[in-house]
Amino acid sequence: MTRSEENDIKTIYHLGGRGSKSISTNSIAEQMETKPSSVTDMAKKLSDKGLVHYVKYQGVSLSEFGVKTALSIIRKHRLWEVFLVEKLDFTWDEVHEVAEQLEHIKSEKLIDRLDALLDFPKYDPHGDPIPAKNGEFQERDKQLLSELSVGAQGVCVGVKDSSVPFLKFLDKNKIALGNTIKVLDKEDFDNSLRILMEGNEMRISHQIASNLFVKKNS
Amino acid sequence: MTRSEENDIKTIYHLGGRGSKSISTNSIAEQMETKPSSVTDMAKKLSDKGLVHYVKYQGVSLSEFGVKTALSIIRKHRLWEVFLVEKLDFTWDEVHEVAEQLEHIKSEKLIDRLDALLDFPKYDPHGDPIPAKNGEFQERDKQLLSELSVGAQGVCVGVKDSSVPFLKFLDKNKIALGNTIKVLDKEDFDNSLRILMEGNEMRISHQIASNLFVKKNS
DNA sequence: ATTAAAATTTAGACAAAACTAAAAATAGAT
DNA sequence: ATCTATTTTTAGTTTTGTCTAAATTTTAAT
Ligand SMILES: [Mn+2]
Ligand SMILES: [Mn+2]
Ligand SMILES: [Mn+2]
Ligand SMILES: [Mn+2]
Repeated sequence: MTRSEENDIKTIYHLGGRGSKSISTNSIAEQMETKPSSVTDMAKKLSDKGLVHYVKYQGVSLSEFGVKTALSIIRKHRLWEVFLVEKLDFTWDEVHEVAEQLEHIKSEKLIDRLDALLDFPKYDPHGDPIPAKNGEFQERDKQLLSELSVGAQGVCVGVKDSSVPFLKFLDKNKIALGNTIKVLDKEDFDNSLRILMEGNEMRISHQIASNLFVKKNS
Repeated sequence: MTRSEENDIKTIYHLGGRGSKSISTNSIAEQMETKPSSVTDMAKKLSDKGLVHYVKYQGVSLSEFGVKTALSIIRKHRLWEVFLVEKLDFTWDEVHEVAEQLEHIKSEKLIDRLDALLDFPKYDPHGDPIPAKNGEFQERDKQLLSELSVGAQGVCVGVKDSSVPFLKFLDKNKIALGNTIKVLDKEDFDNSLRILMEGNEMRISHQIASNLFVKKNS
């Protein structure tokens, strides 16, 4: 697998292209910042290699083998992200770009040993689950903060938007994964929230609340 | 710099192509397991970019900028090798192949933090010096074991041949860097040596002795 | 100084991964 | 059901990195 092929497979996975769901070449192209015609070329190649199902004009979806491959790349990406944060003191907004490179390093031993060094982490710095060697992983029980009702309590466990600006915004406002949270009040007008974050009262916009995942206390 | 360009620069450095010494396209091709015509193409490109001096039919040598670039790649390669051995329990014969990939990862922060994580190592697992961020490094005072005279004592500090078979041979015979060594006797007939290695007497061939670096006790 | 052998470069080809512009198919609106 | 706008594919081009085969230059031997 070349780097381009791996990136393509990963993109299709992230856009949800498994099982019966097909992804349009256009949306893949948009996500990858490339042209639809390039995606068509790639679709043919990956189809020949048995990684995707491709029907002209109908989009692509991952084969079983394609899903396995995608998960192995995602596993590498997320383990490297954990490594960068835990061992090299990167901030969570700095890791993605470097992990995009590291995820393509070919060595099964390397990634398994890295997994062990990091003590077999279940989640990456953004709260996303890390697939095990066999591809298994369970999505955490979580919901968007914006979906919580007034009075509900929980813990921050992930971000939906993991762009650099959003992550930096969260840092600046002392919002971090693991923080406890309680919804005090909801403003009908703009859907902004008044919350208690680690005991500190603050007000956050709907845009923020709808990009922050929370695990509700049972 | 592309991966190919980086590999080319590194090869020229390892073949000694700096200062007034030019390297032939043929020897570069042989080292890189590619064809001389491909090297010629690359020489032109690298010359245009100011990394090498290239005169048709006269071979190539690194410019000052080329040397700096080569040292930065070698720095990365060797730091990753140390990481693999120290943190991921790779053996010294397993690291080179993976480091060949890792050396091309682009992130200054990554490599500087890795350096710190490893406690600023001076030598890689094969005893080769690791250039500092600014490119400076000093070659260790060392000589081939085969050059020691009878009665001389020292410590193993490096290998000249770092091929997998040689490294595995050394492991099998309990010869490791850091071991103390004393030359007991030299056989005129085949230049084999009788030595004391960490107190154990053993006999080693000239071929082995001429690929093992030793620091002589002063 | 010639000349043969070896080294090196040039010319032309190919594959991978991208692109643009044109053609074809699909989907949506009437 | 037709037509138009949008999506998608095709065809042809570009760049990078590689190759082979032919041409050229250098080197070394006579
Ligand atoms: Mn990421
Ligand atoms: Mn992540
Ligand atoms: Mn190495
Ligand atoms: Mn080494």
